[in-house]
Amino acid sequence: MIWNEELSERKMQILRTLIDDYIKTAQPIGSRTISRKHALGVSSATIRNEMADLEDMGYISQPHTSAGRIPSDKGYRFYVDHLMQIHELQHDEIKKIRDAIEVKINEINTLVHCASDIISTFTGYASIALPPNLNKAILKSVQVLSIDEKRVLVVAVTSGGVVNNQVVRIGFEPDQGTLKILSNYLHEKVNGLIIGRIKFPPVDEIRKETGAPVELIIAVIEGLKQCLQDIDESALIMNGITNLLNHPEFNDLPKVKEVFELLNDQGIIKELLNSAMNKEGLNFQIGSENENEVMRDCTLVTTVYSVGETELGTFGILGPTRMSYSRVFSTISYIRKLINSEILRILNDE
Amino acid sequence: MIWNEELSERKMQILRTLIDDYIKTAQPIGSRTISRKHALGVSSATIRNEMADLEDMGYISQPHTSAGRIPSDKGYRFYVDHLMQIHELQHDEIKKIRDAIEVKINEINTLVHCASDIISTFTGYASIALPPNLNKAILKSVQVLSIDEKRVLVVAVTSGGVVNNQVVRIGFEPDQGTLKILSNYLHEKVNGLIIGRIKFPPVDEIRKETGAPVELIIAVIEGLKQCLQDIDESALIMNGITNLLNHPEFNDLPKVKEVFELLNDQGIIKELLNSAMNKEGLNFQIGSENENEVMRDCTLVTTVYSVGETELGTFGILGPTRMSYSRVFSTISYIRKLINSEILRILNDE
DNA sequence: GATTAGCACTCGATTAAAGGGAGTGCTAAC
DNA sequence: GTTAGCACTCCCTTTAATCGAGTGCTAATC
Repeated sequence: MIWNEELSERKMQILRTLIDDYIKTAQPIGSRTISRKHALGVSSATIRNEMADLEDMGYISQPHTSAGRIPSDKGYRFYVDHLMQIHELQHDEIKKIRDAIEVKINEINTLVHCASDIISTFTGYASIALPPNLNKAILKSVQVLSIDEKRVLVVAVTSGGVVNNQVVRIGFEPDQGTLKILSNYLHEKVNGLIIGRIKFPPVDEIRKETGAPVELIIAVIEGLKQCLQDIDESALIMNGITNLLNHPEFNDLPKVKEVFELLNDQGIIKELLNSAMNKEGLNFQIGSENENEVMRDCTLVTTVYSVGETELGTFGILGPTRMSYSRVFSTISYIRKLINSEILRILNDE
Repeated sequence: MIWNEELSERKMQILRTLIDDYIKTAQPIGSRTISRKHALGVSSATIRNEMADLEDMGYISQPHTSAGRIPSDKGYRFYVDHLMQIHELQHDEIKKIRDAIEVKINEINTLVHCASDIISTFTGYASIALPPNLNKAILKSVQVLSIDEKRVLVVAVTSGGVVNNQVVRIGFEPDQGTLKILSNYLHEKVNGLIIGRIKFPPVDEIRKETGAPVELIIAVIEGLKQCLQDIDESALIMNGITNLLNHPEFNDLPKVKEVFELLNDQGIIKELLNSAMNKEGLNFQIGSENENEVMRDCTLVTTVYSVGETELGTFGILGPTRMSYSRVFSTISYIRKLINSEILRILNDE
């Protein structure tokens, strides 16, 4: 156990026991309960004194006089940083996760969806994720093909292996040859560029170079832009929101409403997840550490998935502050590792 | 007003007033309330007698002695079939809906998503929809194209205008010529067939005909099957589930949990929606008319969207039985019309 | 000085009783 | 057939009483 200048060994043990217990039972923990579970063999009165100290220091608090203690956000923070004991996942659990994710997924978007789903069912909390951010990625290939008399399909592939496509409609049947020329032209022009910085040539120039009709060019460029749209506009991935209802802290309808409405606001959630970018490892935002008032009783655990050094997106778990941190830690860590290696597999070390 | 052998004109007026009022207030309605709102000029005692009759006939009921009356499911049914007065949407409302849906959407799946979203925000209930059912559609075009060293994209277009695609991964870089040949071959083989009945030629035969490597053929066929997968496996569209929390009938947490869990079970919901297929116009399933016990306090309003004679999918609204039927009616009717015409526009009368 | 037993005290949670009020059904008069 | 009047019912809210888990403090003990 890590030594701390403020807390004695015993205080830390008490704090850990209390938090472990509270996470299990969701009930305030009294001194007697701790003294029983605590092999140290001190009486409840001693524990009481220690607990009074811990409360003074802000690690725990009382819902009201004559109730036991519950951890404060500061307490959880200390627990997460120093006290909690990580149990590795069981073999059968690992197998379950692998079976769910290591199916034949060949596209990163789908992979993240799938992972998000598994996270929520596996932990019993809500899972949220950002799809791969295209802005920093490199555009690898553009193709334009006709799908019927009036529509063409624009396909964009990024270096990160994300495949997006968009149907665009034009008022006439495009000539196959022209389409091919336009497709090649666009590919040559933007291939290899960082997506966020792509500037398309003026329509007029494209027309001159390719001989394609203006209407077609405008439509295709528009479709391509849609494919490459920034993360701000792409859909957020969410799973298992209703799981939250199974936890006693969400037995309060107004609160449920509040949180659900917050979750409906994609903008806010994306910002939350985005702020986790550039942070290494797992990022815990516990209770009041969240800026948003509505999240004061929630903890958001996030981490980044990436291909090599390039961060692609974020995923994480949302649950009550009284969350099974140790289990969340091992689950997220494992899935993060798995996602990253799956992405590499999809891209085949390219 | 339609004459009914069981109910006198006055009883119907009373029933209508009662239901209109109850839909607005969510409170049991007493005889005095009705006699005041009712210009007919009969006393509350008379209304009381009539109400006693209506209760005997099963149209209304009392939550308990000494409370007012609330409509029974039978009452709502009669209301929907005979009593409710449809108010056409206001011009500004119509404008709002058109603005939201008539954006440049060129693909039916996206259109349905968008419509579902508008329905839920516009009505304040939950919206659910089935994406276009491919099983009965005709496959119009198949294309296979390479997107990077190890992956190819399979694109399928149906006569209904739905475009699906799937990334498949193979262990080597495919030869462009071979890909083109395979693409053309598959297109020739399945183009024009009803999707549900497509049988692909044996791999061996394809290999002989196209000279493509077995691994590539297997992967592409698999991807194509994914594109054409049955509705059973395609994702359900849902929006505004949390809207339900705004209605007093969902002030009961166990019930909320129950309903939300039901909604999480895609299989059940799909079946519900599917059963609405082949029914003309708007289909109301009121309270206990729903087979599922959990839905006993909900009403599901569904309708079909189609291209010409071919039904593509279903969409609808889920809300409490005490739902604003008249508003739901006009909204859904209008959006249905709009979707159908938008689909035609996308397909441009083909 | 640290620990512990003992005990009065606090305060939420649960249960019980009482009062208020909305709405009914019935009866008798119109 | 309609209506005024009235006793009655039953939910809802408020108030009071009781219970009990857990605390803080004090004084004795190690």
